[in-house]
Amino acid sequence: MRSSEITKAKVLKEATTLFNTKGYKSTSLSDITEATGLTKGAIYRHFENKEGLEIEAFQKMMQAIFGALNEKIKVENNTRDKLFCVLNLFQSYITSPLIIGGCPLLNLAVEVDDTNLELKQKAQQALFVFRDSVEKIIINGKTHKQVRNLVNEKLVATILISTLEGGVMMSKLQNSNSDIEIVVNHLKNWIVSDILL
Amino acid sequence: MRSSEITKAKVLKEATTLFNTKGYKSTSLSDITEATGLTKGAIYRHFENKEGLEIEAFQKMMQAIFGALNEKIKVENNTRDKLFCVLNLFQSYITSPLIIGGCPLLNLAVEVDDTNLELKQKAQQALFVFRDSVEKIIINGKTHKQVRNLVNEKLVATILISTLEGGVMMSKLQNSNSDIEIVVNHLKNWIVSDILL
DNA sequence: ATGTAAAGATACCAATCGGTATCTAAATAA
DNA sequence: TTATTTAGATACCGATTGGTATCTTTACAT
Repeated sequence: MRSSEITKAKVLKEATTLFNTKGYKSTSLSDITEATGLTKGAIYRHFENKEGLEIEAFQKMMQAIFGALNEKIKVENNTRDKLFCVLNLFQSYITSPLIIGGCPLLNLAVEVDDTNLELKQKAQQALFVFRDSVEKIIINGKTHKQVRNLVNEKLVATILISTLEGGVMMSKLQNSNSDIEIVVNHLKNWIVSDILL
Repeated sequence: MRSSEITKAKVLKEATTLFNTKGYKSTSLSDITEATGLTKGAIYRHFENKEGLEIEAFQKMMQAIFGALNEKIKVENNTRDKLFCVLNLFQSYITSPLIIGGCPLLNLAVEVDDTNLELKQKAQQALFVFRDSVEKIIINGKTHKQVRNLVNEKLVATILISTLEGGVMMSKLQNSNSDIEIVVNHLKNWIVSDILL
């Protein structure tokens, strides 16, 4: 890894944490220079402007999360355990976060949905990718006779994601694991009793 | 209404809309002076500082929402329809919003959960009040033999709120009613089949 | 109608914002 | 080793931030 790539990675790592906790607009360049020990001149050598850094940081976060999630899904060999990987991801946002500050998709979506079109589109794309991968688990489960044929995969993905995102919001607000645990437990029961064969 | 109260109400009304769309920290005082036609001097005559205005604006929003919700709940005379009032509230965030910008509780919680302790506490209190009113519907439903005795009211409130908040986030991000509609429809089925007697 | 207290406008403050031009130091290719 | 490119530091820019001191105007009680 070239030395300039190391510094760029360091900027992205620190910016990622700041954006996901303080928010994108509320994180200033001086916050980032302070966290990295670098200067503004160094940062703008690697990123066109602040919004460019915001976009790269968000996409790096989502890649890390989707990458780890898809690896875990791939390892499991039945629909139930694949879906449980998705639940575990959201529980880990609270109990053992890879990235501090909660779910990056939730955070960005709420921040930019009425204001920043470009970042909103990035959040939309991330939601699409995520929803799609959940739907594919369901479709795959149908072909392997593990999911009821009447189940609508789009509906299941929507319910799972919305409930989990809301659970993360509540648990983070209350500084408590109990809400996300209730949500995850409820969804596990729902999957077993209403989705799987 | 005294004339100074009219201007204070106007400031709160405009600030409310700005905070709930742009966010609290991202809304500047000049945004508010521009929206109200007033000057900074006039605004600081009514509010100690910007954070004081943020807190009053949030609490005014929540009072308006809870007030309207509780009136609708009071009118209904069975558990099912009372719970459906809660679902309708969240659907209205998307389809016919009293307050534009989505759910104020979700917006504030996501913005301040890692940063602003005072506003976070206000959001926590609002969530408590909301959760409590849902739980009371369930408890009341048990005493009137409309809700199964095995149902845990805390669990039901958590699932309802988290799913609805997540649904609002998704629908706002996608500029579409479909996600919140899926969520509301799913929760209606769940209430009828798993909660009510 | 008039005196007074409150409301609002104006003009300012230091601090910080994102961004850039320029200079120096370090890495790399020859 | 040396020439050249590239990365990073420094110093600056105008604009905007939240906040305040002060002046003027308005509203209201008498």
